[in-house]
Amino acid sequence: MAKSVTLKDVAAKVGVTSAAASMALSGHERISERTRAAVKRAADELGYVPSSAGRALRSQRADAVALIVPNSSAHVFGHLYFMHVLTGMSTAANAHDAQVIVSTNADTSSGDVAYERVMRSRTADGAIVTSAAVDDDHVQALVASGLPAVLIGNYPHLADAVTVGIDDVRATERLVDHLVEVHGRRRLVHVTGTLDHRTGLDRRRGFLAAAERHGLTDVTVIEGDLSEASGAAATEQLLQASGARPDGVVFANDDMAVGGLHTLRRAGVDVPGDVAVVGFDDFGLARVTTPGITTIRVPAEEMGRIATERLFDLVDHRGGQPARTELPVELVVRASCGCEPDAERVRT
Amino acid sequence: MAKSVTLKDVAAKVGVTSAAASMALSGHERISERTRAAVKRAADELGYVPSSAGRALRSQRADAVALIVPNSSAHVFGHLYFMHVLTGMSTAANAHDAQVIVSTNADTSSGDVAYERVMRSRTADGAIVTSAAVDDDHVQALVASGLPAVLIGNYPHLADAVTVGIDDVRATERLVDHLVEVHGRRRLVHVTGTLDHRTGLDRRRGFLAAAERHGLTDVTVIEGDLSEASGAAATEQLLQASGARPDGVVFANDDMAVGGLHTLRRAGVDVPGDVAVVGFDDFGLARVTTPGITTIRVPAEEMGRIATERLFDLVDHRGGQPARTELPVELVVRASCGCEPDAERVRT
DNA sequence: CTGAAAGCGCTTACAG
DNA sequence: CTGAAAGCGCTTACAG
Repeated sequence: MAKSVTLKDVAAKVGVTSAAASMALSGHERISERTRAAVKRAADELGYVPSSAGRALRSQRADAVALIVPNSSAHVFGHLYFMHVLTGMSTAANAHDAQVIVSTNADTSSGDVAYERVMRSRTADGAIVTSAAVDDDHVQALVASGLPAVLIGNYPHLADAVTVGIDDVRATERLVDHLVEVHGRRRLVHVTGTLDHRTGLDRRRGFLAAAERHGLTDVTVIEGDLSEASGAAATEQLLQASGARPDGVVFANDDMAVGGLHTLRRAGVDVPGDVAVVGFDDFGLARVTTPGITTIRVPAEEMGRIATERLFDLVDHRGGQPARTELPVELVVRASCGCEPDAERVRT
Repeated sequence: MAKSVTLKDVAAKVGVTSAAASMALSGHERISERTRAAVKRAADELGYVPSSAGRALRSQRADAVALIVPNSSAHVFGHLYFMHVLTGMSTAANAHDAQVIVSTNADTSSGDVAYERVMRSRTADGAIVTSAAVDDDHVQALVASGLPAVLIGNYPHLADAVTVGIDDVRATERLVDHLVEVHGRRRLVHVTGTLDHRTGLDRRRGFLAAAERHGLTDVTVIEGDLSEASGAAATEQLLQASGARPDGVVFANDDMAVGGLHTLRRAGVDVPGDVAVVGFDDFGLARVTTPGITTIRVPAEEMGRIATERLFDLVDHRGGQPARTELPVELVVRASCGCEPDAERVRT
């Protein structure tokens, strides 16, 4: 393997000290235009690229940000979600000439948590934490440690945290409003997300609040875990139940809605004719099913981008930023709620 | 922000030199058991974590691997693909206590390519490059530079490259074989992927080879770009065409198959009754459509994992590894080809 | 104005 | 056997 080119090599080629070469490359005014040009040319010719380790050690800055993926969430939240967040992060990180590190907890067993190591080792200047469980003490510890971190989601119990998220309560209410007001559905079911995550709790709260506001009396809540299988299982349970069949199901995410949709279809239930179905997320699945699933579009990429910008504010000690950034969501209307097929509409 | 704890702090607390503390923590035998224990305790108490920059600079090793995502591919290949690869990489990297860096080209305009910078700056010890275009000179340069790199895909023109991939030709042949032999389809269409990528060329080659082998005479090839929209457009074109309608369409990926499926449905064409549809990838979409899409399952996660293991072989100078690793794929039979619904079967 | 030392944090090769 | 210097590559504060 080719020995890597250092500043010393560049300096030697031009006949200056490496200190001078460093200043020349950074455009320091004390270096003459002539020398500056010579050094830059030599650097180009030799293919010099600064060592990130050398620079990081000297400047006490890694020029990298980390995306922390708690092990629990890998299964719970989908691939598509993380990729959207990662895309947004990359956009912001590129603009700051910073690298993006993806840090997954190796395993739960070792109490040794990815968060802390990444941060304390200064591999990254700061971290984005997403989809952490409500009772995740490590997140709390991270926030308390004062290391730069931005949380994606809603963490009302962490007063000091800088967070970027959406209003899950209000968004879920909008789904219920749509089913009740536009489609006259009144026997609604909610299949929840994981209830150790704030999104799960908030979406349930939104469902119940809207149901009460509309005076719905025939309302059921079934606990799910965000997986397609749990959506199918919950739906199976509904089909078995005695009493009047519900005329609408509000799934806490699209994956479960897909499972529910397929289960209903297999049982010969017409969607949306007999039962309307709505989901949450719109990361990709909801558009491709038949019927397409009416859902809330979560701006995951934008969340990743904005969270990363907030993170750089923290790293660079730019104060005056709001602790909480709440992004608007869109109601995406497709056919599964009873709206016309082929007429996808978006409402902000 | 809390000042970070260095080895010197740990050493001072115990009353030894930082050199001794370093050896104690690495379990060097020249340090007495007593001192070793004392240092470890002190490190724990202070929350010491080694500085990655210090260690990297000294050991000339970043303990990190990079996933290179050429800007062109971000659109072309799906989010799901990259996430699968990333998941596999993380598994392998975690086992080696290495970080994973995701490097996206900021933009094409600057000829300055992500590959080189990441590698030459020693931010990462090696790189995984995936889904590069056939004529991407930078990949060629990277391989030629001798820096550790593993390519995912098939690069027959790069003799020196270490690659991990599947046999796209053979896999596509299996799809055609299935349509012809099991379902008696003979008027087949192929909608290609991007033809500046090897996968696109190979899948087309497989389609044509199988068609010829079966003596099919009514065969059409339409160029696509892997997007759902291009699948829809190609299908639209088929519907407009005069002459006998095809009875089977082999899409080069699932995204296009989804687009095709919806277009056929909207035109009132029965799938699979009138036209059988098959895709390629099985990263998530093919399972949720109605009918489910028969496809080839590409083991993207395993590709990411194995590529990363090969990469560590390279970084650690472990020779004797094959230059090419070819993974088997599965034919996943769903309803879109005419097989029974609800009877998903996998054939290796 | 400019030359070159100091030091970021680490680990190993060397001197004693 | 053990103490402590040297040096990885970089940049800035300091000495001249």
